[in-house]
Amino acid sequence: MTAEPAAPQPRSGKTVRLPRTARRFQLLGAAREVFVAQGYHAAAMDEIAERAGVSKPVLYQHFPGKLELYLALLDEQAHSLVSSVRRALASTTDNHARIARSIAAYFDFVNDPSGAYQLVLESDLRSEPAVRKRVENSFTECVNAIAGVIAADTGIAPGEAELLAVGLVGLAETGARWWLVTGGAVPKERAVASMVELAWRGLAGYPRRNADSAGQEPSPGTADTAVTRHGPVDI
Amino acid sequence: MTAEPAAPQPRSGKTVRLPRTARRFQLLGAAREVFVAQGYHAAAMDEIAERAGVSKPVLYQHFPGKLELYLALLDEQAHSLVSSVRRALASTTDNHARIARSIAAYFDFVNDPSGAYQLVLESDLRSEPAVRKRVENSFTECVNAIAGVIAADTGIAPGEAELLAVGLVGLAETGARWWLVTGGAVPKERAVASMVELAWRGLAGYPRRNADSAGQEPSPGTADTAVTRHGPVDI
DNA sequence: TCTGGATGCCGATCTTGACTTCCACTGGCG
DNA sequence: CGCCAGTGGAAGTCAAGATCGGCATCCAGA
Repeated sequence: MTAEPAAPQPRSGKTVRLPRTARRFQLLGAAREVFVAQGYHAAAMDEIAERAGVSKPVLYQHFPGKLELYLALLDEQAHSLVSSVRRALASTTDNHARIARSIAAYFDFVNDPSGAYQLVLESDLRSEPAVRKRVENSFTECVNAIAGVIAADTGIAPGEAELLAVGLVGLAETGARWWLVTGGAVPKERAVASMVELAWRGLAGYPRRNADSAGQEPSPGTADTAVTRHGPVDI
Repeated sequence: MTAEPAAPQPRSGKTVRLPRTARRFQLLGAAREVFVAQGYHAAAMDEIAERAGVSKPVLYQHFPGKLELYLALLDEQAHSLVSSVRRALASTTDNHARIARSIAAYFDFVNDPSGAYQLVLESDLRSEPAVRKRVENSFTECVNAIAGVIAADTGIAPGEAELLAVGLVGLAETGARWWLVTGGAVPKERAVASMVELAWRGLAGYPRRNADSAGQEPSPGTADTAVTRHGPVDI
């Protein structure tokens, strides 16, 4: 999914000639590194070109400008996140597992070694309408996907389901980012399990349209058993 | 809390002379408007000065530079948010009310007509370490405040409580911002109540150290009654 | 193998926009 | 009446996005 430049800088004298497609792919990789490390504004086209081992005009032969280059990367990551969440929801009909896998999807998205999640979740440049539109769209699509499942499987009104989905996405997003900045102080599975527990307890309290016993919570046990009651979360 | 310039532009010929404190206060107000409307990068010192009805050198006599001006506003808002959350937690010992008021605090923070919440929650310029530090600090302080309450009132380990607090903050933050962009399609109280419901159900499942009945959830009713069972949320 | 065209690439430069500062002016105050 | 803090117009400085003309490299066809 993420373009990896063959070598950071083939600085040995001259630049090798590359076919157009390959060069574009490499430029995207270099741009991703710089944008992630510096943010949009601090990133310089000079540095992107240098990182790719080419000169600036080459960059402008592949992309009309800095913004378009950024948007290409943003689209790439936004689609990646949305499709991950959709896959998580479609991978099972067990709603607890759906939540667990969706939250895990956020953690995995954030955990990508390239750090490209920042383009979607921590973008500067929300002042730019095109960027704002894409960020909000990806968020909304995730919300709608989750809200759809909630509304379909419970008697909750669509508007209410949407609100809950927003809360869940916020929980997953923030939890994932927090877990990342702590640098793995707690294992990922543990953090995911906590978020799932928090989320599921909330969802489980609502009545289910198909009245099976899963929606009915027994009185809570001890803290330890409560946290691990559903067992470890598998991807 | 937010400085309101007496008039956007006292464009009547000459600028009135103001005592230093008042001038600074007015400059902060003008700067807040411009930074909120345009973001840090798109904002121009020219426009801030013009908005305040003074010339640029005056601006630089009160603030060393654009960054310091921005940081002053950022501090202002970050402290506002943190103290609101702290106040909400300290205003009662009823944990359900604590959650409700804390979440409401996020909604109120976001709902400020000045839109200054953007400085904390949607700042471009996270690439700047000073900014990142302040944003993360305010987040962490909110998390710690909530985690402290959780850990104190339950048997949950501090690390686990911190994770839950992160989830709650993310839920509140994202919910509030979502509610704002929808432009009041649903009433604020309704949105807050949904977030509270989602959050509380999760928290309520955990055992309470002081075993009073508030932590024990009865079996859920219908969707409508479930949402409003706790009654409307008062500030 | 030779050749003409096309493609890829670069050094150097232009241009813009925004932060910052210099110097003269003005109006109140001792 | 003279001082001076506050003020403004305008210029300085600089970083960074965008571009122009020319050189090098590769490939198809005779």
